[in-house]
Order: sequence, then structure tokens, then C-alpha cells
Amino acid sequence: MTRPRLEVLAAVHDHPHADTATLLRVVREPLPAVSHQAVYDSLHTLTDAGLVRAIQPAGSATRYEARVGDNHHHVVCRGCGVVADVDCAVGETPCLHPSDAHGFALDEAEVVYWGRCPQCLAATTP
Amino acid sequence: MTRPRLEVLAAVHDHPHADTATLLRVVREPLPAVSHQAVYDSLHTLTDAGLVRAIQPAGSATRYEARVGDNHHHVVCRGCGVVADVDCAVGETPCLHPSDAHGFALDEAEVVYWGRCPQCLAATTP
DNA sequence: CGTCTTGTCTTGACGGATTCAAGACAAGAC
DNA sequence: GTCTTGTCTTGAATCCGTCAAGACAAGACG
Ligand SMILES: [Mn+2]
Ligand SMILES: [Mn+2]
Ligand SMILES: [Zn+2]
Ligand SMILES: [Zn+2]
Repeated sequence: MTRPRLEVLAAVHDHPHADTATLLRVVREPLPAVSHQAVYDSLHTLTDAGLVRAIQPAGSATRYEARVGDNHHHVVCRGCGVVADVDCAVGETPCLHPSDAHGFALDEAEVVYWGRCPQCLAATTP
Repeated sequence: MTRPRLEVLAAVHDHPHADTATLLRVVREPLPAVSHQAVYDSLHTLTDAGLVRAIQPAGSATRYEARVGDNHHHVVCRGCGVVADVDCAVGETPCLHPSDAHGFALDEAEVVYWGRCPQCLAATTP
């Protein structure tokens, strides 16, 4: 665990669902000389270690969060792209048994709810 | 409905879950001079018209399919990226009512099952 | 007809996000 | 004290998709 990794982990903790560019900016506050590659590497390492989780909604750059292992899902705004957490409505492993898995060995069911956030709703219907 | 659009639509019909590069190659068989931009434009037009659907699994380029309006989901292989259809196990609109939508107006619940396809399973455990 | 308008298509350059590749560096192993 | 290994920096490169400008074709309208 090196300095860049620790700062990246802290940044992800403090800014859930932030994209890489944002995290890079945040990490450079306490650690101005850090390279983008170090941040990318750290994010990959932390992801592989299971300390952070990557989410990649269509139309956004990769986002990261520190809330792992609790099988929660996300709502994404079609307008501004903001992401919020939603707990799984079904239970621990929602829908992890589809009708026909085609012989795949499944390890995750990813659920993304698409819609419009309150702000974007207000902006289009004033 | 112009020639490029028809060929793109046919290509999506014949190659479900193909990415844009593949579709471009397929369309150029009957229509060798078509430009990549025309294919991108056609795919967007067809998507907006609801004739095709775009899916963007993390780690893949955008893929298209002609099976629309039936609320089916996908299994994606972590090894080779292959995509297969799965019918919704829950019903018509699966999980469309999460525990807390944070005031979002939802219109779609997207479900992606992640795992390994039979081929990739066989390759790693010979 | 002849011209105008509109939308699609071609061409080529551009952009953002991520990865690749090479070397510098630092800390622990022996 | 030197070797080894892994991480970090730097800068170029790649991939996917978009932008922008002009060419072109077909229908509308006089
Ligand atoms: Mn989350
Ligand atoms: Mn499908
Ligand atoms: Zn919004
Ligand atoms: Zn596979």
C-alpha cells in the first residue's frame, strides 16, 4: 500500500460514483505530482483487490465506488448522468438465476435503472 | 429508408449483438463503398426509431440487436465478451420498482449477468 | 423543365478515455 | 552493497466515436 494507492482509495471513499478525471483532480490536492497512469493503475489494483468497484454506465466514463460486497444497484439519469444507489429489492442475489443461462457460470447480476433525476425532471417541465 | 439504412438493418438482424466494426464489415459486402459515418448515422437513426437497440457492456464497444420491445436481458462472458439473450425471469418489467428510486422517473431496468461462457470455461479448466 | 430545398452520404480531421511502452526510482532480499 | 521486484512518471499511441464541410440525389414548387 503506497501513498498514491491510499490517496486514491480515500478519494473513492469520499466521492462515490466519481469518474476517473474527478478522482485524478481530487488525488492531486494532497499529492500534486501524481500521474494519471498511477491513478489508473491504482484503481485497477484496488478493483482487483475488491476494495473498490467499477461501474460503467453507457455514455459515461468509468466510475468507482467504495461500497462493495453488498450487492446494491444503481439508478442513472439519462439527462445529466448522475448515479445514485438503490438497494436490491429482491434480496441478496437478485435475479441471479435467469431462466436460461446458456451454460454460463454466472458470478454477478448487474442492474441499472434508467430514468431522469428530480433536477432534470424539473428542468424540462418548468 | 435508403440503401445504407436497409443494409444496416439487415446486418443487425443477421448478426445479433455485433459491434459496429463487425456491422461495418458486413454492410460492406453488398455495399462496398459505404462510409463508417453512414453506418454510425444509420445505427443512430434506427435506434431512435426503435427498430434496433444498443447495448454497451463494460469493456465492449457498442453492440446492436434487432430484438426490441420484449424486455429481455443479457449474459456477458468476462473472458471473450460474447453476449447471449436471456428472457426476464421475473416477468414483464423486472425489478422496475426498486426500494428507493430517489425521486427518479424510471423508464427501464437493464440487467446484465456476468460470468464465463462454456468455451472460456473449457479453456481455463482443460 | 429548371431551380430550390432538404436530408443523406463521403471524406477527413478531431476528441476523450484508456492503454502501452520505456525508463527512473525506491525498498526489501540476499 | 548489490540485485530484484514492483511501482511510478512520462509521453506516445490506440480505440471508438463524433464533428464539420462539402457533394450528391430526389422531391417540391414555380
Ligand atoms: Mn453505488
Ligand atoms: Mn439481446
Ligand atoms: Zn439528471
Ligand atoms: Zn467466453
